[in-house]
Amino acid sequence: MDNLLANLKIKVSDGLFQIDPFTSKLGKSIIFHSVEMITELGFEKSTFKKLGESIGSPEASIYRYFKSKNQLLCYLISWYWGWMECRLMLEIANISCPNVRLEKSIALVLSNANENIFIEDVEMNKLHQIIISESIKTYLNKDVDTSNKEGAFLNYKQFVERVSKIINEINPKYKYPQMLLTTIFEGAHLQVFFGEHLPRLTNKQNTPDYITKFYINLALQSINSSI
Amino acid sequence: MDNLLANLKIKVSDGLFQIDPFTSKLGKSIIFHSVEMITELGFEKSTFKKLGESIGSPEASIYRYFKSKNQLLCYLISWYWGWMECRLMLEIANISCPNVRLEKSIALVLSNANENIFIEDVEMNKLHQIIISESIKTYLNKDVDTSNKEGAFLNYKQFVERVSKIINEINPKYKYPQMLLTTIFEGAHLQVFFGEHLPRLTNKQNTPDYITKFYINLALQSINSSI
DNA sequence: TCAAAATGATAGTAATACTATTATATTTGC
DNA sequence: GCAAATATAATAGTATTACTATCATTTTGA
Repeated sequence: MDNLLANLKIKVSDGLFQIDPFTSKLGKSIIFHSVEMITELGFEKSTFKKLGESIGSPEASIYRYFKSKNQLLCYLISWYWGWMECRLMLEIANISCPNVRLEKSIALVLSNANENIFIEDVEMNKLHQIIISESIKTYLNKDVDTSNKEGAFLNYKQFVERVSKIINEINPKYKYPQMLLTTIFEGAHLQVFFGEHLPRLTNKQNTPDYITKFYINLALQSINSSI
Repeated sequence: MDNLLANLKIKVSDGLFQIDPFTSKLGKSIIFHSVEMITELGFEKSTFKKLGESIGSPEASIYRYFKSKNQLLCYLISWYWGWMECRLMLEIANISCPNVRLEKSIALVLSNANENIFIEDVEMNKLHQIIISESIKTYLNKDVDTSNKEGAFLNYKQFVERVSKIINEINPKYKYPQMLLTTIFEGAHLQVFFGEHLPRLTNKQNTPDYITKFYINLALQSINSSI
């Protein structure tokens, strides 16, 4: 599957960069090293200066690609969800049963922990870690409406939209597909984090897929029991 | 109820302050004005300098109470959950049916939007807004284990713990009470935010309590259908 | 009332998040 | 293959942030 996606250009809103990073060597290097840096240091402690040092380019060059650290984070996260949408399409293609398609969609959101796929040299595992710990910071701030207009959340919205259509196939009268899905996706990411750092806020199990199973059950119960 | 709680000192771990702010006028002023400031500017744009200006005290004086902006945020959030635990105890006292107690617990987490209670001059409405937009930032970072040791999340954990006991009264075999509850509490806060800023990620309704109802249903279905 | 503690006033530092300028490569269109 | 356009490097500079330090002054409580 990596090969299939290797030929695919993931679309990201052009409000999320100054120069498309995948059009140059330096741009690609910024993406690669920023994923490494943010995974290692976290978003708050990451700086363009440090990034410049690991790339071997001056800070100022990075600013030509991304106007701020925030824009870079928005780019990475949007790129991730663009990729996830591609994976989703492949994952659920030719599966007729909507329940199975929904289960596969939910499982997909947590799947990156178990695999190790590289896209454009980026270890998607690490990007997944960034999604878990940092993605919420792109919208939980006072600039959310501006970021939204720049298209920061389009790919995520589309992903949610696609899965919510599956829910409405299962139960056309279900009124809260988006609400259910964002609860599940954000919740799933959070439970991974709690499992590692705040175990009293979750119920960690030995099986690797307990979170996936929990949320699949939660979804199906809610969707089917609704009037 | 305000009166009852007015006589109550909310306990916050002593790792979350340098000097207990409620022991002095300046300390109380820091709490009051920081809630105003963070509500208005958001956490990222808030600074101790600005806070000092609105209090009429130098920055350095604030540092005697809180060693950092982060510690102050942790304090506020812990204080909020300490208060919520008090409210919870009052809310569910003398109610024998655990289902009703659970429903009231979930409703409580979203209740602050509709009321306007003042504790120690702090508009708890505004603190609730801070919980929605900022609380996640206290743990989704690389210093989470240190903050955890300082007791930053104790009050939240206790709140979750109390409600999870209600779940186990309803169904003693239910294996994921903490997971379900943090999914619901964090999810509920997020849906409020999405309703205001990213409507495509939720399913906003005209009724004021649609989020509460959604999560109460979700909880009861999951708890009761579980083996 | 006197000592201790808290606060104010002021200064200073390293780092951050940028912007600006000019020189040097590199690419590209012809 | 070469000039023009473009991208990058090198360097400098700014306002702000997140603190720390010092010392004078005020408040307080035994």
